[in-house]
Amino acid sequence: MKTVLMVAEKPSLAQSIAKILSRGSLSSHKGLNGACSVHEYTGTFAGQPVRFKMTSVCGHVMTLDFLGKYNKWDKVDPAELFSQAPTEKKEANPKLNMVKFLQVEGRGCDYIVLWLDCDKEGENICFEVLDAVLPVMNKAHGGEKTVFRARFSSITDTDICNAMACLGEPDHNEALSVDARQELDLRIGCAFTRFQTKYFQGKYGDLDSSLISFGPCQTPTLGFCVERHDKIQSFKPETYWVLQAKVNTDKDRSLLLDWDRVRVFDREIAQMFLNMTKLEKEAQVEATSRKEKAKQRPLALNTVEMLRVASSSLGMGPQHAMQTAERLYTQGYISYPRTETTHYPENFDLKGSLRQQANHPYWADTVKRLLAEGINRPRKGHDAGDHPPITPMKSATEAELGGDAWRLYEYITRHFIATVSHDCKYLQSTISFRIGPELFTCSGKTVLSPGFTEIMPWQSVPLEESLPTCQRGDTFPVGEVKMLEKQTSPPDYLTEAELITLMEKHGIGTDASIPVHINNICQRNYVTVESGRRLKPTNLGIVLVHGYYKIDAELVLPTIRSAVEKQLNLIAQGKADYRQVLGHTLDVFKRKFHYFVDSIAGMDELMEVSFSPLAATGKPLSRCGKCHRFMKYIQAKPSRLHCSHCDETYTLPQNGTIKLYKELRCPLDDFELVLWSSGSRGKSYPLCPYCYNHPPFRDMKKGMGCNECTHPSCQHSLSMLGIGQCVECESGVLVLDPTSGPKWRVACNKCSVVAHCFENAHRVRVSADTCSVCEAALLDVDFNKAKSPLPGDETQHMGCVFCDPVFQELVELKHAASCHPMHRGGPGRRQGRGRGRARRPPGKPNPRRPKDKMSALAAYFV
DNA sequence: GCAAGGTC
Repeated sequence: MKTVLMVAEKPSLAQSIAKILSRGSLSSHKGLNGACSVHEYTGTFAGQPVRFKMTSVCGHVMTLDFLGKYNKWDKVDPAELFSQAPTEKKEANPKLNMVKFLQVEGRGCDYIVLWLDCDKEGENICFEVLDAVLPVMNKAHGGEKTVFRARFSSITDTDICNAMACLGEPDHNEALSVDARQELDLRIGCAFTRFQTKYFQGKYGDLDSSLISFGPCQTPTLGFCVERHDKIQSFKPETYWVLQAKVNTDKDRSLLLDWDRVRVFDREIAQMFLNMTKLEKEAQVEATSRKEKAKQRPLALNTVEMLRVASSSLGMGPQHAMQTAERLYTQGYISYPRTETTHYPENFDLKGSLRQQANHPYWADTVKRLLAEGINRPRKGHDAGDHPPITPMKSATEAELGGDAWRLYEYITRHFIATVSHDCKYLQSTISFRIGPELFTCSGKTVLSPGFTEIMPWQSVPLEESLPTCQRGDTFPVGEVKMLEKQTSPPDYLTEAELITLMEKHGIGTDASIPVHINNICQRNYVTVESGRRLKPTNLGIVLVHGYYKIDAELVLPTIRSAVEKQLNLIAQGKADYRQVLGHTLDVFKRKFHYFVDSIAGMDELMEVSFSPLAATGKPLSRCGKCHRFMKYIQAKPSRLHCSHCDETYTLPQNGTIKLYKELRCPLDDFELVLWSSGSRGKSYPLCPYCYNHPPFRDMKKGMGCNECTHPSCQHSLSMLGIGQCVECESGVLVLDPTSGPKWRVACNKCSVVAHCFENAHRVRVSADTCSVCEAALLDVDFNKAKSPLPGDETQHMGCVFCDPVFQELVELKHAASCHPMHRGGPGRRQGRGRGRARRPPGKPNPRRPKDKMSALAAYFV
């Protein structure tokens, strides 16, 4: 029997489609990557009985990157990234082993049906799948077609079955347009980002961002926030005047009337109108009207609307809201949360979904009434052909979900119920009055039936006092007419919800990527989230955007994305050649890039105002080995040392504190050592600022401290302080932390393992001798007489931390003796490899090392 | 270390 491989874009879709096509009789198993499942069933295909294997990928299989050597920032001129630097496709998520998985499942299959999402990205993934799978599939005989594309616009029985009945072919042009987008985004984004980052980081010390990034989506996103900031800054309040009239409708009731002219900006004119009206005793009714109006029930919920409400009403950022929604989805509480669609599919079981909520403690009454009286037809929304709108899938309580998950679930459910409720109906009454020559109006709303606002009370029409019944020609006594002086007020910072709307309107990002872009501009320190989730640009964000405006405004305008997309669409429609469009667009941006580089002084002028040059930043910390003057420690990210005399900058490890290390110097370059320490585990090690940036030995890499230095005789080096191989990781060595006393510590120089030992010893030294059993370096430990825990009033002892019985009580490694990795029989120091470099030869596991004991041992360290 | 787009 022949086999048909079918591939969807994500595991959840593979399952739903397989269920539909197999009519529920299928067998499923997990794939080798643990993320994707394979659903098998039998049926007919091309007029013959076949076995179907339905599985999925997880989004893109491949991602685009530069060849490795072009990822070295110091060695590559960013301008090269526009054309010279070659790119390669890499697996998008190596952990998922997607290519291998597809090949295992695809081997020996005869046909393939591609069920990827029906958009350009999906078309592109089709070809990623084919690249992986075609080489291992059975070859077609006699030109028989073996590759098919299913096109569907919703995940419903009819749509899926129709798609299966009229299979087409994947569209190469659409896929190519995505290839072009990927390459453009990569080359343009990386070139600008690297150039800006290197240029400004080399000049300013207080930028407070380790990356000055640029991108066709994130930069316009930031642009929106700064645009609002500029409006606020340039806002000049204007004074205006308003007439306000009161009429008495009853003995002790009065109505406040709004002036039909609303406001005037000239005081004298306002005064003139006031003079003309204030002597009038009576207000005459000119007209009355009563109109029944409706406030529409909401459209079915899509991602972007959910994110807007989450931000504006629930105070949850888009990234957090998406994570919460995804959890609710994987736990079966809501439907798939990434969709653009606001229209329920024809066969959507609205009543069934509603019935699930009929006993919910919060909204049972509303739901039961809707079910009894009949639900309202949802409004016609937009069908993007991706997934149904976001709806609850089962009932859940506050106690069950808790916190933000509950609040989001509650909103989604109330929104769903609202979509099948009736519109809110109210009566709008208006009365217009004439006082002298001037017209005034007053209006009021009365709710006729609350409709959906019952389940969404925050949307309800506010209660207002009802208006008196009257008709044209009636008169009321004027209570008072007064003139109010007011001022126009500036707009406030952009809310996240407004930003999402702007991004959606200008086609910046997608439902899935909008939260990522917003998160990016926060993390890069371009904007901060203020109360009410308003986005306030930082100095850095403002300077960047103003700089682009000055040099080349197109770089920050929202049209930058849409202009490129227009070109890409030509590729997708087969109207333009992929190579030509790519080449042309790259050429345009390459010119822009060179112009930007040449004009960077324009942006720099703005930077100078807000930021301080490296030499003026930070505080003197340690001496430079070249000029022996103090270098300044710049704490702002990325933390580094700067020698203003030599004009050199030395990066330091991030996320920790840096101190001078006893004015000790590196024997290789005379730089003063600094001590890095991390808060959480109390780990610390010395490092030489020069060696950290310029590794002194061939077996060392950039970013290594003295605890990884292979200097044979320096007292701070791994060679002198290393004890033995790490108990957890493969390549690490346990190194004595010479600064850790009196709570002495030994820490791995690669992983997070830390062990505490010899508390209160006043000196611990690593001896040149090694343990005869395990080859670890012996430790020489001195205690004060009063505090010595050693037997028989001894104050000094030398032994192996792993094997010595005296040390067993004093080291948290006390169980280590019989199963320390040193027993594995690897070459030790005797073989001349240097202490701590001892490694187990590959493929020679030690039979004496029981696995469970190793994990028990590991527990002591972490 | 960089983009944006999928998705877990």
